[in-house]
Amino acid sequence: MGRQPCCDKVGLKKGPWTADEDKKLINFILTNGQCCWRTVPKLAGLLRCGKSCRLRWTNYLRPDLKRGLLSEYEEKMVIDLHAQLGNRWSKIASHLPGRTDNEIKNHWNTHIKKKLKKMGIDPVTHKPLSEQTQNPASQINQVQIIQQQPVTTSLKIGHQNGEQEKTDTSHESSSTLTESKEEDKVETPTLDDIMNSFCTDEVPLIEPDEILLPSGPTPSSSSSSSSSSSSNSSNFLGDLELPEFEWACNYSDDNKSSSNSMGLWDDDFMSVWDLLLNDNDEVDRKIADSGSALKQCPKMAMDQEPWAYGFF
DNA sequence: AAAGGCGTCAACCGCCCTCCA
DNA sequence: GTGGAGGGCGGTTGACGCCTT
Repeated sequence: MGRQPCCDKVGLKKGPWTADEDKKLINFILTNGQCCWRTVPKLAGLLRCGKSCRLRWTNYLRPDLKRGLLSEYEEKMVIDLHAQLGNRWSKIASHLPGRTDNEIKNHWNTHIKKKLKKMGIDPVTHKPLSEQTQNPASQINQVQIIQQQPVTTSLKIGHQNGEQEKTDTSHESSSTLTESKEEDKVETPTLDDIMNSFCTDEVPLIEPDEILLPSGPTPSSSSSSSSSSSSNSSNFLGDLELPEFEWACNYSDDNKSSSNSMGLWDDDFMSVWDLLLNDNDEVDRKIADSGSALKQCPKMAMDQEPWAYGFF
């Protein structure tokens, strides 16, 4: 009541965003902050739906985004979180600072799914494929057993989730809702929980040399272009290459805190953004002069938003 | 070298929940 | 209390680039 519709979608532009549109959106949000997306396109001079602006900002323009391929460590976290949470990409993303749900979802569908299948693991249930094909009923029995027992670990919830997706694509079934409520009660896993749970109970068929270890170089080339090759599994933030940010949260923090505490608008960031808004050539020069961190960036991404890399 | 296939990912769609008038 | 808008979320699509034949 009393509110205007988000947009009438008449005469609105769709499709890929242009650099000019990006600039307008960034400029507007820098000036006005994030509020009332409905009014953003009008005030920013964009022929876009407010929703489209929000998506563009959250998935692409946000300064705290960490772009490039997921590191192996991040991948492992995604896999394990997916085992616990199912396709709740936003929740998964909340555990991976600088990553968006869309990015993780895409990465899951394009990379991780294949990897898991290749390893003989069902990406939905996180169970060995052979076990399921041989005795599909055992999966159901397992779920029933789990449902009868009090939930004590997040991993059990994950299995339950996986089964839910396998048997019922609707995420809004009653059991899912119940499970969703229970999930909130369950303590968020710590990093140790993740590390201890990954590739152990979940993937018994994996050969040791197939396990993606967080440390050391890996012969696998499937993620060779990953933005960061992990070198020390104990240094979680280091693996995530987030030296510029002071994360107030750690992995075990509540979901909500993941992206709220970063120093988004520090002086360096603002100066770079100012360059973006005022002088693209200057940005190009800065990139050319920048160190190795920028050189690691995928070319495509560099071409699209050079300022978004390295500086943030 | 060209054409078709495949992989990737940004963006859109539509549903749902929450909040507000 | 009710209805509608705002925003979040997951699924899907389509464009584009790379690879293979």
